[in-house]
Amino acid sequence: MRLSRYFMPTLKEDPKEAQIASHRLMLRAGMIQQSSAGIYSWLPLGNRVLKNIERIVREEQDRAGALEILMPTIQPADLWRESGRYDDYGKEMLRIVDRHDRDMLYGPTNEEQVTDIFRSHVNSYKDLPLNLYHIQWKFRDEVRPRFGVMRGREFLMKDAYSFDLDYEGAKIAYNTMFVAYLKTYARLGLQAIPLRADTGPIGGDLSHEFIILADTGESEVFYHKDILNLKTPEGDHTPEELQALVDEWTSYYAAADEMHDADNCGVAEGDLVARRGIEVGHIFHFGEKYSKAMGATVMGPDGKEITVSMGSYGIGVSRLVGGIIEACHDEAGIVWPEEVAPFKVGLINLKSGDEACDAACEDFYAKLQAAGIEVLYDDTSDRAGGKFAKMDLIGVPYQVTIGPRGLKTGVVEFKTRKSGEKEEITPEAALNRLVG
RNA sequence: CGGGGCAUAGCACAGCCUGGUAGUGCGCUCGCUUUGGGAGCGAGAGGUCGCAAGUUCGAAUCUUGCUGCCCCGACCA
Repeated sequence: MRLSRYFMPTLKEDPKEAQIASHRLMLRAGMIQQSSAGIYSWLPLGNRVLKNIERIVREEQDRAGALEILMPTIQPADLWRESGRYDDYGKEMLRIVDRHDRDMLYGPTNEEQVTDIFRSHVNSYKDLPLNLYHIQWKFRDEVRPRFGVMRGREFLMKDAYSFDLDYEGAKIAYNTMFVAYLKTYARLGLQAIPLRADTGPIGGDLSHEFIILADTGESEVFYHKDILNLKTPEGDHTPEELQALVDEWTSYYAAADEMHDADNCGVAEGDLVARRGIEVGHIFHFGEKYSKAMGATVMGPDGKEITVSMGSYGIGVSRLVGGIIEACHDEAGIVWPEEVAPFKVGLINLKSGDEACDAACEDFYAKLQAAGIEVLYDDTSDRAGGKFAKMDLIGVPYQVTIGPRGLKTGVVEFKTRKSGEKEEITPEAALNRLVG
């Protein structure tokens, strides 16, 4: 992409409404534009990151055997009356009346909708287990939206729903998602920690929050330091292996402040770490809560009706954009993990209009494109300083700078954003690093 | 939902107290000079001062009401 043809309205100064780093940087990098409190438009740069995260989440869900569907944003109130949540949910639910005076709502989540799909089409134990997911916009009318996309009212979320014959089956579904989440966050370049979560009035022992560490996180977390040394699982797993993995990851103490019991946590003082975290996922086994209320049953092998056992598994996709920035930024701007970066390479032409510079940049640009590398080529006539600052701000992992001075000796500058390391190497060497 | 704050050019702000024809910096356009880490000089464009009433000869400025946004807390993917 040529910057001269791109739409990336960056700001040199901080907008005053943005207080925390991710919000400030997203606005400055021209990733988003606020529409109203907690509601944002995604501009090209932000949209690319959002799609990258979405893609990784999707791939890991698919690999875990979940099936992608797409449910509507607007749901009929009647479904929610069946589960009893229409009255329970309160003002966070955005309620809408259509022209025929029917009560509708903008979905804050989709348990009722997916249970309705299930009961309409699944009738036999032979069709289980089943896990359906979608990646769709949700709306929760937060009293006080804040922190940019991290606590918006409209947000993009992956939510999966599992259906099983019994608790044992549901536990396998739960463990499958647990492990898939570990893999997903690792691919996003994040160190995620599963916390035992409060299951609330539903009870049960199967609920975990996944948090990422960031100094600006909204809640305090306490964990055994060794949990950060655990290796992310790879490949496929039998149910027994899944259980062993979950047991291993949950054997270390990890809890949010409201669940933390300083006196009885059983962790030596020197091993206990207290930091702040951002919740980026939540998995939940809730059994028959919705299936019972809404009549989601299948016929068992013995001819008796079985009420299915369910769980739900969420990942805040749009929240992750902000969350990743909170975890990955410095004074100069964003430092994207490579997998989610909007572009892998920023190519800087230090002197647009100079014949040799233009030719060298065009050649380099064409070769990167031919190799399928996503590159943002700053071909504008801006000054050098501005170009460097902009690339630092938007956080592309690698910068290649081509200018008259280097060309005389046949070198370009290769900068790694994360370390800040700069090297003078030949264009061929730079190309090999990026393509290899 | 309790408490607090803000609203003036695309962005950040001054002007308001003490009413009298709208300012600064950045950004944008044009010219010249510059050119290796957000340049300099010059010339421009751009604003019904959030909205509505009121006071006044006259309101960005004073009064009242409304709306929007932000922050702290309670609450949450």
